[in-house]
Amino acid sequence: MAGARARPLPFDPVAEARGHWERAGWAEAAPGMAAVTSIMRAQQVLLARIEEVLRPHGLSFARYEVLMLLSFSRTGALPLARLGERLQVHPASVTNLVDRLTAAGLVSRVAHPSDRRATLAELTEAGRSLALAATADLNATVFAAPGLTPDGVQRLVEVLTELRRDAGDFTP
Amino acid sequence: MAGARARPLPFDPVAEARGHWERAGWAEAAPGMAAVTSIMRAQQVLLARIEEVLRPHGLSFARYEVLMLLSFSRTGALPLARLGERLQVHPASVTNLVDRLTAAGLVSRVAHPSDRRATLAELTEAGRSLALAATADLNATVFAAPGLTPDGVQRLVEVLTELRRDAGDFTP
DNA sequence: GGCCGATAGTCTGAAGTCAAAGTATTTCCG
DNA sequence: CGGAAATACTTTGACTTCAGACTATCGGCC
Repeated sequence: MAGARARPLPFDPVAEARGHWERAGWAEAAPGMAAVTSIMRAQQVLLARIEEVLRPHGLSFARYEVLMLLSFSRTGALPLARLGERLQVHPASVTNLVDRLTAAGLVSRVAHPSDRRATLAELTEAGRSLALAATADLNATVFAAPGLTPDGVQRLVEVLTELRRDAGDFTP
Repeated sequence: MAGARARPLPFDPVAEARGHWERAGWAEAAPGMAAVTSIMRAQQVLLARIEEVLRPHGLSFARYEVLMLLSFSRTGALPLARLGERLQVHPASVTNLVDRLTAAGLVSRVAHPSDRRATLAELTEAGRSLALAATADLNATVFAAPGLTPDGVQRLVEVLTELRRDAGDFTP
């Protein structure tokens, strides 16, 4: 899923797109287009950095997210449907993800105690320690220095929280 | 590629993750983690909205981006390698994308006038008018109202431009 | 008790992506 | 000039994702 470009572009593609939008007569949509495009490109750049750090651990970002979600849960186990809701992942993709994590010995399937429709994904010891190691790596290489000032980080989170709330990511 | 969740979560997943990070003793990485996670989730939400608007036009976001890039080029045609660089897409994916767009009659392959290694993707009339129609739709439904105040939009673009520059998306 | 709609998970097929290898062509440089 | 390295694109195979269909189970309601 990560992008493939190695070299930086010699100009800001977002600024260029905004200029095209304005010259095409779509000025009132240009700022929103620039915002959306900025998010898209920033996400690709960050995802590429993250996947690069996780690859030596044998994890993709999606698999890492599953491990972290389980490690923060009270019992280290969650129904597959909960994973899908939290991570914005299709049910069929959850099945596949848990299949792979199970094959890698990081997670095991456990019957739900009271609902025979449901299956729990439960973190193994190997899964828990791999999640810790990968997190230490990510914290050091990406999260501690995301390429912004502390003030910039705060403003970014504030604005994106507003956007996500309005877009229906969560209800306050 | 779009996410699959229909209903909003009853809490902000980014704020929750930040709390987990702080309680785990990773306080210095917590703000960066929150920023990165915010971008990831915002991207998924926006991509889902965009793909929903584009689906009736028979386009994915990636295909739409190709059409727009061609429509803004001087001659309406670009070498495939240019498309890949600009859109952060793997060369093999560009081949696949252009195959599909060609099959849909939106683009045609043309020999490069001077470099016999290269192939140009050239917008057809159908491709140009579809790009215009899809853009009108996107402008009205997503870009004109991305879920932020005008001030928020501006701050977002500013901060993300800084992040992208530092992360190597472009060189000023 | 028994039916009906909702929910949980899986399976299948289509689409898209990436890495690696292969072919053709161009460019650099001795 | 001529060969090595770089570049442009395609092909192949593995992996991931999604939509849609299917089975099993649960819960509410008559």
